[in-house]
Amino acid sequence: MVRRFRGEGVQKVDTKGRVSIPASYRTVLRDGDPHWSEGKMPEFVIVYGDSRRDFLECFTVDAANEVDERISRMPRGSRKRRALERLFNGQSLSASVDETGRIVLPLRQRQKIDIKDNAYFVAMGDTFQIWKPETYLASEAPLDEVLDTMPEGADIWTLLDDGEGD
Amino acid sequence: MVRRFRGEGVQKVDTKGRVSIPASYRTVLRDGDPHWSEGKMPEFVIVYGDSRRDFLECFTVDAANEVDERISRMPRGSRKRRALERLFNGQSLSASVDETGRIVLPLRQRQKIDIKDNAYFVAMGDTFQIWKPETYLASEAPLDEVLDTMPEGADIWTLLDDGEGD
DNA sequence: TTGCATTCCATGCTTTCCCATGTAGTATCT
DNA sequence: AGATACTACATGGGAAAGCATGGAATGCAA
Repeated sequence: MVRRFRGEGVQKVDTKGRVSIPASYRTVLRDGDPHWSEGKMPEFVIVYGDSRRDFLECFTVDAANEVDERISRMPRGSRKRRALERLFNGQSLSASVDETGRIVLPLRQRQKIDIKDNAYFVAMGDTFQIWKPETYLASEAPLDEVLDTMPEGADIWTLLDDGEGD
Repeated sequence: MVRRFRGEGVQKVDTKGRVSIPASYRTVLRDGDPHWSEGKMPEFVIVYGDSRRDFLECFTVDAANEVDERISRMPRGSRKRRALERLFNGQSLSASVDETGRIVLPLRQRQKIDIKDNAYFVAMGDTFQIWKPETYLASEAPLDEVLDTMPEGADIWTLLDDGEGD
């Protein structure tokens, strides 16, 4: 098991689209980049997808390769495979962290998720996501219901045992 | 069965957020860290959660991996799974014990549970928790009720046999 | 040469690292 | 038994390194 992304928080985005990748994420990116070597900065893959996605999803090189491989095992020419190929190969770009720990988010991608001068980073295990802060908050609201409807003082980890559920 | 955390007590928190991990906890953390090797210090995972949580919950690496795995077996995209992912991946951080047996609690997490210069450590079996001392005392009060309603001189361990109950 | 992107430098702040000290508790010696 | 030496643990302080961020300078292409 490789190291996982953890933590969430806001980062500033400047007028040129530069954003600092949280330092703790950088070590995971480094470990997940087979080409990384002492002194260099890691690369990774950003999937932006179509208009239905309102966040950017970021994969380490290793994680991206794994996805590519799973796609390549699907029936050639099937609709599902083609959809995934378009998303993962077409609607994605690769980024490389610079010496100061930042990447540049191209204007197009910033506009796509409507980011102006703040970006919200959220760890999701073997990937992390970049959101417009307001959008993220809104998207999480439904989850609060899950917690709010739990009995007072109940342990959230009991959710682990619930199996199915919604 | 792995070794379990035992005991509770106060530790000082200095201005930089440094806290000594009780020595007895450290050996459990070490045993629960698959990457640990002679001479290195163990790592572990701190879950801080959202505003509803007023304590920090600490997992050995092994315990954290188990939770991750159970989450990954839940239906992808379900609300419960997403709530857990946000909690366990997003609202957590990994910490590593230094040579003097301490970790650094980042300012954000200290403020979240309103810790100033004392932290209360409580063992909870395969996890342990970090509380603001006053908050912990307050949260304990309800438990005293359980004891108060037991017959005079009753053996507390009879609770073990009660099965369900609340 | 105007607009955009890539490099290079600058800075305030946080975190890490290294070393120092006090205090128990235990072991050792006489 | 009493005194001394050791060791483990909890804690503190200062210096050095790292991080997030901003701005200027340089390269390049339409």
